[in-house]
Amino acid sequence: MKSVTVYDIAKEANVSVATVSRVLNNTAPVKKETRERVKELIDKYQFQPNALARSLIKKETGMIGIILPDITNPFFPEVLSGFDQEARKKGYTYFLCDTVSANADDAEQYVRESQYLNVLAEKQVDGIVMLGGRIDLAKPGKELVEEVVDVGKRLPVLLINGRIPGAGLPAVASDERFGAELATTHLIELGHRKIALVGGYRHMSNTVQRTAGFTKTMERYGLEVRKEWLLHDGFSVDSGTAFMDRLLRLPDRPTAVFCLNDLVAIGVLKAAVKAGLKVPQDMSIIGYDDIPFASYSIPELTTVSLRAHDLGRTAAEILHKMITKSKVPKTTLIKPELVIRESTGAPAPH
Amino acid sequence: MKSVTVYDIAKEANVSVATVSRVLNNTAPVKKETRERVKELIDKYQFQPNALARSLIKKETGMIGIILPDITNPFFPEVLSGFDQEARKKGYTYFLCDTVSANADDAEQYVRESQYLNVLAEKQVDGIVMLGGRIDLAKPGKELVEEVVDVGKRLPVLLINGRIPGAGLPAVASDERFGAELATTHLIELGHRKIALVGGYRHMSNTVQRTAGFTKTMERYGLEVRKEWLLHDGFSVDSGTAFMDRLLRLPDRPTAVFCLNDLVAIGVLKAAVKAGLKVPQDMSIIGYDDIPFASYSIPELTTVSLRAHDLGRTAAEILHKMITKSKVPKTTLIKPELVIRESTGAPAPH
DNA sequence: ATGAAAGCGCTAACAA
DNA sequence: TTGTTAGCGCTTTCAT
Repeated sequence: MKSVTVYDIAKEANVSVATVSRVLNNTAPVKKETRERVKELIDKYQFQPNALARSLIKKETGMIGIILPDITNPFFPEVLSGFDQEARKKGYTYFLCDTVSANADDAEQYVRESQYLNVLAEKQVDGIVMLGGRIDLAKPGKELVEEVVDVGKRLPVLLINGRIPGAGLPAVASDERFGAELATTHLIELGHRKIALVGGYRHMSNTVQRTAGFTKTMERYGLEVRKEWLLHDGFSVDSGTAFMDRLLRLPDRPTAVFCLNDLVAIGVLKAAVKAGLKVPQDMSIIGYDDIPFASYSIPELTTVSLRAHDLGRTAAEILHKMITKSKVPKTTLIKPELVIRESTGAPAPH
Repeated sequence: MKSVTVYDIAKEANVSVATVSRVLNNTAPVKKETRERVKELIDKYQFQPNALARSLIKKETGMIGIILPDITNPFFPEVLSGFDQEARKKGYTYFLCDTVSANADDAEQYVRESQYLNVLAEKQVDGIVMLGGRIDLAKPGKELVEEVVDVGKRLPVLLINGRIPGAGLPAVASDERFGAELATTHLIELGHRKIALVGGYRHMSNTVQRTAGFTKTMERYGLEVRKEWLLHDGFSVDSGTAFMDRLLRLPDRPTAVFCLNDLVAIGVLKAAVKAGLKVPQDMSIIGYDDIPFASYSIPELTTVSLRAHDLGRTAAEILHKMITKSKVPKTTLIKPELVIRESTGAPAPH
């Protein structure tokens, strides 16, 4: 079934396509009478202008691409909801580009990112926001960087919580060191002296930054950062239980553990409970991210909120400015917040 | 900065645009030598063909729209990941259209759905899949139905877990009654006789179907369905704790509660623990959906898996068939599965 | 206030 | 094997 076009409307209304276009876009005065005639036809045929044709000439599509690693990781929907809220308000529609790979193969993930970067450019999106993946790397490879920089030259590209060394790409980022300081200070002020840090990946910049914030704070208070209490390479629940099991087997245990994300904290919590420990009486646990589940667990998780929603919302705001060629700050920092719930408390006196 | 077009490539390669198009799409034989010359230029300029122009003439965009209520509800990312996997394999990119409204206003949500339906049609998506929202209604209003039916006439529209009465729109759906039977039977076989059903909304078809499955099973076993143990109107964690608080105040308490989704089950669990009950010894709790959190809680939640990932994957498969004009079944039913974990057990003998 | 006509960047007959 | 040309459906000068 053929779809109706401006020509069909124009012909039946005895006007030119230009006029139809004018009433469609309110782009020039049209005689009231003619306008109504045209509007009636539009209604009658449920005419929907072809956005492709329009975009082809106007050089703007109202489409955005958002590239992220894995929508089933509860952190991302939170960011997305903020992004959605603002983007919708500005009239954008967006492609969700999930780069997760079945076998958790990083290389494959980067390939996906590259593919999406291309597809999005071909589809003529007005802008792209990236989060996770290669931009989380502490030191990304040469080609990975170059690709993004190249795309960034052709259209607005904004980074959330990541960076591409050398490229002048604008970014919205969480103040990672500050967040880690928040968590560490909280534990210390509660009276903890023996604090473990678990989770994250050493090749990821968030991990190195949070670890730095932790270490710095410990040192500031003259506390020792013990090698055997520093367990990296894992962001999942399972890795969390594994970390805790390791910690539990140690002759000298920490009294508190700072987990580099909430998923790990959940795993740590599960392992602690299974081992018969009471949280927070026997062991304090603090997470990072403040995913929704953090407030669902028993006990509810104390954590550091990344303010994911704000991150997303801000990103949409800034990307819009980039698209409309307004000036934007190189980096917009979002301050994390400490969210004290039930999983942290004073250490048991002994 | 002007982008390069087929003309630029053609001119510099001393060929016609047709030839460039041919090497781009492998749509006709091109002399090896010419092909390479063209390819080199494409590479040199990092030429990316304009998908808008291509789609305008080919009448296919490789774009799909997916309309859903709220990406922060953990059920949807799960569906989406399955959908993504299959859609990507087939070469589609998709718009994520979240219709959540800040103030949880249903009417506003339906307005959003309508807007997206229009926008997607204008953007010439190859197909649309809807889940949640109006299609979850037990009896949706006339205009809500009509709109979808109209769009369905113009392009492929597929429903996940919902229906539009009267419209012959294909659907992929979970067998809700079966799922409820699964849960109820599990509880009964464990020895429970006094079972509560909480959660859901009476105006939603999933709720009426699950409730029907529950009631039918209870009757089959000659068990009584008590009015005061039937608590509806809520799908959130908070509503779950409220439901449980109500139940706990009753002189005659149930020994098990069947929650119409996992979020409610989490709330119920929290309230039970807070009240000093041991789960499952003092109270069995079973959820519905099997969101990731279900296996994170302590104790881990027994639940009914909707097989969200499969739902999404199947939807993408079927939508693709619709787009390519293959025959598709009117309704594809996905059988839920019982997932036994730790929150259900035999009732305490008294 | 309105119309004619020239594209936007690409594909696909149709010729050669 | 390659080129010419006519659109796809719309917006937008430039006339009138």
